[in-house]
Amino acid sequence: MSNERFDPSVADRRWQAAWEEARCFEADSNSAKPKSYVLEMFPYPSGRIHIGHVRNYTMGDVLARFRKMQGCEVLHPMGWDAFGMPAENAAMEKGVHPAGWTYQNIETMKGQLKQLGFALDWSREFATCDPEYYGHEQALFIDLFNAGLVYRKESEVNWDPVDMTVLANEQVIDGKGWRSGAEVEKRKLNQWFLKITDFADELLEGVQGLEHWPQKVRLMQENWIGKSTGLEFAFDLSNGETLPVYTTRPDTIFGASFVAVAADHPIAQGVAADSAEARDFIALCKKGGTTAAELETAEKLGFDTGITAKHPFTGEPLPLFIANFVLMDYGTGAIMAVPGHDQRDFEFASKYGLPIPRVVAASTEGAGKPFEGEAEAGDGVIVNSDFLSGQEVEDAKRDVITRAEAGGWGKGTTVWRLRDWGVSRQRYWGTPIPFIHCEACGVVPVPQDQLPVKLPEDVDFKQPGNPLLRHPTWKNVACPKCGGAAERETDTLDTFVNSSWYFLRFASQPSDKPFDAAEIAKWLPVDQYIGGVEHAILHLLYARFWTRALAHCGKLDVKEPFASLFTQGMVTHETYSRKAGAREVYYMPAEVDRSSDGAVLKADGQPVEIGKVIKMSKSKKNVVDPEDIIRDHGADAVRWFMLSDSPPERDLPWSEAGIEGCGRFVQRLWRLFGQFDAAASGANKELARKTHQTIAAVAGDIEALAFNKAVARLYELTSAAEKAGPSADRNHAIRSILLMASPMMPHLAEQAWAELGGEGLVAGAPWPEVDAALLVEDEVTIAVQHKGKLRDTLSAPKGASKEDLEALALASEKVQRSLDGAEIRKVIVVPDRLVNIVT
RNA sequence: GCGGGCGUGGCGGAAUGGUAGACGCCGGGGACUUAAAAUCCCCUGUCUUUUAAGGCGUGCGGGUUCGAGUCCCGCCGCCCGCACCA
Repeated sequence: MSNERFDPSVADRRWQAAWEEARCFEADSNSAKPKSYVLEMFPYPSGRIHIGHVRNYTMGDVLARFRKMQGCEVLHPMGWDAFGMPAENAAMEKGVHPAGWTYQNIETMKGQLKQLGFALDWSREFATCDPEYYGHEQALFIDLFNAGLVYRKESEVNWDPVDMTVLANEQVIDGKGWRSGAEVEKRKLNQWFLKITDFADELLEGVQGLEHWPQKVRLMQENWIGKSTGLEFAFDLSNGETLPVYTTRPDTIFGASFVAVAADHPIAQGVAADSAEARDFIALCKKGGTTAAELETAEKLGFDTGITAKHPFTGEPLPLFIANFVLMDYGTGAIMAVPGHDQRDFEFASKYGLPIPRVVAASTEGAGKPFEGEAEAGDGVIVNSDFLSGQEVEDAKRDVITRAEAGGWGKGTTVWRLRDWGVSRQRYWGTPIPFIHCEACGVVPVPQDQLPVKLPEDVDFKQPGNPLLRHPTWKNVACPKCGGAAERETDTLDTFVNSSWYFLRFASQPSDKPFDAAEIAKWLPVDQYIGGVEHAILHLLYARFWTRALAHCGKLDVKEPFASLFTQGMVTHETYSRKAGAREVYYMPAEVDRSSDGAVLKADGQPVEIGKVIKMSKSKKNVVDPEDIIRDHGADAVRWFMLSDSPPERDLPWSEAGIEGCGRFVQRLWRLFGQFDAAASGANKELARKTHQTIAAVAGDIEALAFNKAVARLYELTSAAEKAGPSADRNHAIRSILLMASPMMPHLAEQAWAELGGEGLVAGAPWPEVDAALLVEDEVTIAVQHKGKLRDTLSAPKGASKEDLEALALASEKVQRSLDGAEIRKVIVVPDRLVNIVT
C-alpha cells in the first residue's frame, strides 16, 4: 500500500464511477433476500443541495449500506418533488420556462448528490413533473373520484387581486399577498376536495400502531385530526328560530347561563340586518388579529342580541350573545356557555356580570363552594343539577345524551378538527386536474386513454394569473361523453398530492399503470423513513391518507406506508454581522476568519459580531455550500462530520475545526489501513475482544440510528489498533474497522479494500461477524465504595463469588484507610461490578 | 394557556439505578524538523495542595435507596408544536 496521503479528489470520483459501473445499488424486486426499503424525503429541486440534505441523505445512506452488508435487498431510491411555486416565480422574474428551470436544477443537484457517493438506485429516479409520473397521478385521482373520495365545492379562498391567484394561508402576511403586497380578498371559488375526513377515524387509530414514529409526531397528528365527542342539540329561540349547538360537556348543561354564536353565524347576520350596533360589533370581531400573541391577550367581547334561548330541561330563558371567541368553522358555530367549568365562558360571564353556577364539585358537599377566580374544568361529581346531581361526570354525559336522543331534541356526535383537503391550485406548474367541464354532461373525467393531460409548453408568464386559464387553445376540448364543445379544468393539484404516493412509484414503476400491487407488497412499507420534522403533519398525514384511500379502492394492500420514521435535527452555525445604521448586515462564514477570541472579516480585517448558533439560512448567511466543503475536505470527511458528535435527532453545529478534525481522521484511518501486515501472525486477545465488542456495538448503534455513538466506538478501536504491534488479531481489527467504516466513508473504504486485495467492492462485502465468545471479559474491574464514594478499583476474575469480592475489597489498603476501623454494618456486592461497604 | 422535549466541563456530547465526564473539538505543554506543514506523546471539571491525598461537582430544593445524571415530588430556565376547537 502506498505511503501517500489519501486523495479524495481522485478516489471519490473513481469509486463513484465503479459503483455506477457495477450497478451495485440497483434494487432487484425479484430478489429472494429479505428486503429493506430505506427512504429519505425527496428534495424540491430549488437549485442547489443544502447542508440539511447532506445530513438527511448521509444518515439514510449509512443505514442503506449497512442493511446491504447485512444481506438485505435494499431499495434506496431518489427523485424530485419537482412541481411548485418557485419554478413559476423564476419564470416570472427571469423569463425562463418552469420546466427548463426545474430540469436544470435537477441536473445540478443530482451531480452534487453523486459527489457525496450515496448508494442510491438512480435507475428508479423520476421527477414529479415528468408527464409519465403526473399522468399516473391523474389516473389515481380519477380512481379516487370514482370511489367517491373526490368532490367539488364552493369554498372561500385567499385571492390576490394583483397576481390574480389563490394564496395559501402562509402566503398571506398581515392580510396582504406576500409577493404583490396587495390586500388579500376572500373569494368563493369552486374547488376540488379530497375526502380525507372519511378516513379521520382510521387515520387517528392508525397512529396508535406507529410505534416506531417519534412520540412528538404522533401527538401532532392526533391533535391535527382532533377528535372530540359530545352532544349536539338545538335551542328554541325567542324569535322563533332554532339554534343548534355542540358541547363536549353535556353533563354541565344545568350550569349553562348564556348562549353565544360566532360573528359570522347566520343568527348574528340576521341581528345585524336591523342593528347598526350589531354590525359595528361584528366588524370589530373580524378586525381582531389572529397571531398567537393577540389571541392570547384578546379580551372576551360580546354583544347581547336581546334574543333568548330556552333551556331544554329547565325552560329558563338564557341570553343569546354574539361573541368574539366563538369560531364559525368548528362544531355548529354556536355554544352553550357554562362559565363555572369553561375558562373562556368564565371570563366572559365575569365581564358581563352573568351568573356562574357550580354544577361540578369534588364531592356532593362542595355544592356551595365558590370559585377562586377561574373555571374548574376537571372531573368530579355533578351538583345543583336536578336528576344529574350525584353522578360522576362521565356517567352524566351519557345520561344527558341518552335523554336528548330519547326526547328527540339532540344526539351524541363526534366532531373533528380535520377538514377535507382542498387540492385545487390556480397555477400552471402542477398536475393538471384531469376533468372536463361540459355544459350538457357536467364534470366528466378524462378517459384513461387520453392521459396524461399534459401541460401546454407555450405559456407566457408575463401577465399575472393562471397561464392555463388564458392559454388560447389548451382548455378547449371535445366532451368525452357527448362530443360537444367543452373546457378543461384549469386548476392543478396541490403539490402535496405529488409527494403522497412517490414512495409507491419508487417501489414499482410499470409504464402502463401507476404501480403493480404485487411489487408494492414486496417492498412496502418503507422500513425507515427519514426527513425533517417540518413535515410531521401535512405530508405524512396526506401520504397516510393516500395509501389508505388507494387500499380502499383495491389498488394495494398496505395501510401504513412508513413503518418507522425518524426526524433529524437541523444543521446550525453562528452568524456574523455588523450594524449598518438600523440594519444588520450578515456575512458568510467563508468571508470571515474565526479564531478562539473573535472573528474578523477577511476583506478588511475588522471585527464582526458573532451571533447565536441558529439554523443555517440564506437570510442570515450562516451557510456553507456542500460543494465547497466536499472540494476542500472530500466526501468522506463531510459524511463523517454529519454523523459525529451530535445525536441525529438534535441540531448539529457546523464548525470548520470539526470538519478539519474529520479530514484528519480520514488520513489517520488511511495510515492504519496501510499498516495491515499480511505476514503478521500471533494473537492479541485484548484487541481481538475489543474488536468483537465494537462490531456488535456499532451494529446496534447503526440499527438505532445512533451514529454519533458508532463514530465514538470506531475512534476507540482505531486508537487501540494503532497502539498494538503487528499480529493476526491486529490485522483482523484493521479489516473490521475498514468494513465498519465503509457505510460512513465508502470512498476511503473502497480504496483501502482495493489496495489490501479485498474481493470485489467493499460495497458488496458482508458486515463482519461477531464471535460471541469474545464479547465477555475474563477479568473485570470492580469498584469499591464506602460511604457512597468510590475508594478503590480492583481487578477480579469474571464471575468471582460475592465472598471473594468482599474479601478482595476489604484487603485494599485504600479501603482500609477510608474505613479507619469503623464497624462494618453491611456489605453490598454486585457481582462483576462493585462492592459497597456500609458502616 | 395546553401538549411534548431538554438542562452534564470552554464547546458537541457519553453513561442497563452501580467507577460521571467515554469519544470528538478547542486550549496548554513536549517530541520530530534548520524551519514549517504533517505526525506522534502528555495534560486538560473544580477547589485545597509541591507531591500524595482529599473535598465539591450532572439547573435549584426535597425524597426513595447501601448507592441517583438516571426513579418520585415541588420549583426555575430553555426549545419545539398547537391554540378562544366549545
